[in-house]
Amino acid sequence: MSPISIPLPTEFSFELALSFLNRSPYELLHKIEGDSVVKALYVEDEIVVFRIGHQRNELTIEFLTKNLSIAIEQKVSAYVNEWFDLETDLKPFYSLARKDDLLRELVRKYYGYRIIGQPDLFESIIWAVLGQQINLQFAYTLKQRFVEQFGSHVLIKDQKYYLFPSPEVVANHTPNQLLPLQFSRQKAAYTIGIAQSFVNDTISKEKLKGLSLKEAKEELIKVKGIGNWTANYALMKTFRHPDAFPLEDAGVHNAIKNLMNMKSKPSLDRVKKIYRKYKGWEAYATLYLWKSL
DNA sequence: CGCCAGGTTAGAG
DNA sequence: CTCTAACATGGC
Repeated sequence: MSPISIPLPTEFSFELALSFLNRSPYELLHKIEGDSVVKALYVEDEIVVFRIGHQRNELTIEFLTKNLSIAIEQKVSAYVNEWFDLETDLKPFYSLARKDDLLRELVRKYYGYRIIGQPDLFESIIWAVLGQQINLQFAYTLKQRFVEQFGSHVLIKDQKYYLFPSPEVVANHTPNQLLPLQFSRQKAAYTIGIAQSFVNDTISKEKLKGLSLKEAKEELIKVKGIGNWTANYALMKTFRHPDAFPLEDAGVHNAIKNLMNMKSKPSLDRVKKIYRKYKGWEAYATLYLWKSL
């Protein structure tokens, strides 16, 4: 069983991808083992566990789950390609950023840093909701408890590999059952409501695929708990709309404030104006601004 | 103790 | 359409 390899674009840094994936010790949905990432994934109702490594100009995928069909291996390969955003040509963004005072230094320092996606729409929306109005560390704590309680896992050589909970499982609970995990009432209600919206097919990745940014955003915002910020976050991480732009994001505001030596955070109007320069690359501009924090 | 965090909603003006 | 209070709690 030889590993699969995926060719890499020039502007790609595996090290920066790893550092992003390794930013919280509470992350259960993948493990950093040495200089590789191990992840469990549902593919055609099977749980597949695989390791992503790096050598020269390619990523390698080695399967910890044995006896997989070629079709499944290829789906995992496609998943990794999508997850690490290997298809985007960053050259136009870099040439734009080199002319920009805010981004110039960041794209030099973090050359090859790409948006690690969240191909599972349910996961990306719930993760965004968990992160609403609290610090990231606590958001990771909430996610850890949530995944431990409602997600399944596989055991390989004494290591647990977790999968994000399905909407069906989550929808079978009440908001009150989330309170012991230290969800606020509001977050608990949003979480269950969003799970129900997936179960009754009010939202699905299938339905939103192919819609314009504006149309998809309008659909998402109909659901309680999803506002402009959350919708943009999901569109950035799941659908990879290059112009998804979380205007209200506190992290972006702080990054701009720091980089411009401002005394207080910029107004929303100011942020909008700054982002005009990044038209078509708003999502990537946001990634690098976040990285500056 | 105070302030803020990768916000959203409902209600008022 | 814009503005505001309430929500809720850990981290620093």
